[in-house]
Amino acid sequence: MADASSYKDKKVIGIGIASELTGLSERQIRYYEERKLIFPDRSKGGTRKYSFADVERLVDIANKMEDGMQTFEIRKEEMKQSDIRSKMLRGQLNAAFKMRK
Amino acid sequence: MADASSYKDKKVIGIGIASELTGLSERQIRYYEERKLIFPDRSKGGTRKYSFADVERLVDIANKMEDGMQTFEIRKEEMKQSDIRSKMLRGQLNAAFKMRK
DNA sequence: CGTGTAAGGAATTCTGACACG
DNA sequence: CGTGTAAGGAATTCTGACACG
Repeated sequence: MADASSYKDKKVIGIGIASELTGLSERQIRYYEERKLIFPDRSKGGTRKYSFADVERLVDIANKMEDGMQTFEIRKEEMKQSDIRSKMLRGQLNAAFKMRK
Repeated sequence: MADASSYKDKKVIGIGIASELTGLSERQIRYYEERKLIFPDRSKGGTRKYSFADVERLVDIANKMEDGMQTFEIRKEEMKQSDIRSKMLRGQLNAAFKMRK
């Protein structure tokens, strides 16, 4: 029950297979990581490992890219609501702090 | 619904990860394949790919090996009932055929 | 029988860079 | 900005064999 290690979230897929499953090139997948859209694990040797959830996210990203969305916009949309809230709050605090200066 | 491509049966795991997940050495995993206990897919280049179902089967095999069972015995036990029946039937037919000779 | 290991090679993946746009 | 590609190297995996038992 409290075992979050479902098949879907286990990071066990290499980039080659991830590429096959998504239809994206390895170059694209690595680029989306660079743009903070996807976060694979790394083996000891440094090779990327993805979960099925990651693969689904990649497909989702691919669809948005096709719709002309930029990585910057996708990153915002992909963020959890909680993350957005905390970032907004932080932004407001920063703004308020600067005004006092 | 009729989509049998569940995460559990997708052959996407390399032998290195399979080894980590099962605690078995790569040597052991390859040997069990040689003994017809496990059937991974192969990439174009020839590297083995396992599914989560395969990983579970490997753990099951490992348990039976610990109990002193031999690969020969495990193979018989792992076979589907249908397979066993067809083999038994074939065996009987062969036996009957030989008797006629 | 089941498994470890060294051996040599092939397939896979990695990073940083240049290119185009 | 997003992606292709050639480059050189490192990590991963493969097979067949010898060893022990």
